[in-house]
Amino acid sequence: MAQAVSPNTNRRTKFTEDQLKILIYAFNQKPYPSYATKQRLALEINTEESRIQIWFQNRRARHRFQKRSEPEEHLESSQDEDHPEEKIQSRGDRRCRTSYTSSQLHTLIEAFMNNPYPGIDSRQQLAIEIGVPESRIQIWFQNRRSRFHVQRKREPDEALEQRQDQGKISEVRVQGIETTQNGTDLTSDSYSSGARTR
DNA sequence: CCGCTAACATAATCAACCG
DNA sequence: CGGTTGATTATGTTAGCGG
Repeated sequence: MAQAVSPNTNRRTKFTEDQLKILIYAFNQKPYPSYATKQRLALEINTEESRIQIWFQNRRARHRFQKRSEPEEHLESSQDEDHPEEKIQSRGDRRCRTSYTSSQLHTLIEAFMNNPYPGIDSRQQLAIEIGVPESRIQIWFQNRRSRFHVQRKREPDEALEQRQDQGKISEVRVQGIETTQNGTDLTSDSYSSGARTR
């Protein structure tokens, strides 16, 4: 467990003034940083790239909200195709797509069946186990959950069309939250026998 | 107690990889 | 090609911490 540079195991990250200064500066330059930029920032302020990504997401969200209150700067009519100097290289520059081996997928799927909402510690453990960054694990679970729900939604086709069904999203949400919070028990070890996926 | 905001959720969409 | 699926986004919610 050599957690060399990761002071935030559990606690919410607290950026220092200097870190915030750098982040805000970068945000003002480019609210949609490329992957390379995010990596560089992570290195520069000594934090993980995933924290950078979260920070930018939150910051953009807040800015959007503010804009509704102050819509005085609109320049949407011009479709900026190519900037002469700014060079928005962020387009298309994303993290390389991770490809999982079948054994890695097997482990992930098994963990998913045990608990589709693993907490930070479970994800980190999983990350070490299969040798993949924790942030990729989180993305994998997000995608998996989302697509699983979509499938269940598209299923009801044999019931003809009985309109008037709606309103059961909160159910899922609540369950998810709870499991995330307290589901630290069964995930820690899990039984490795019996669960024969296929 | 409250406001701010990191962390995390889903859904939609982009895009890489592969049969 | 088109389907599968990893990466990114907008948007909304929950929880921790400082005032």
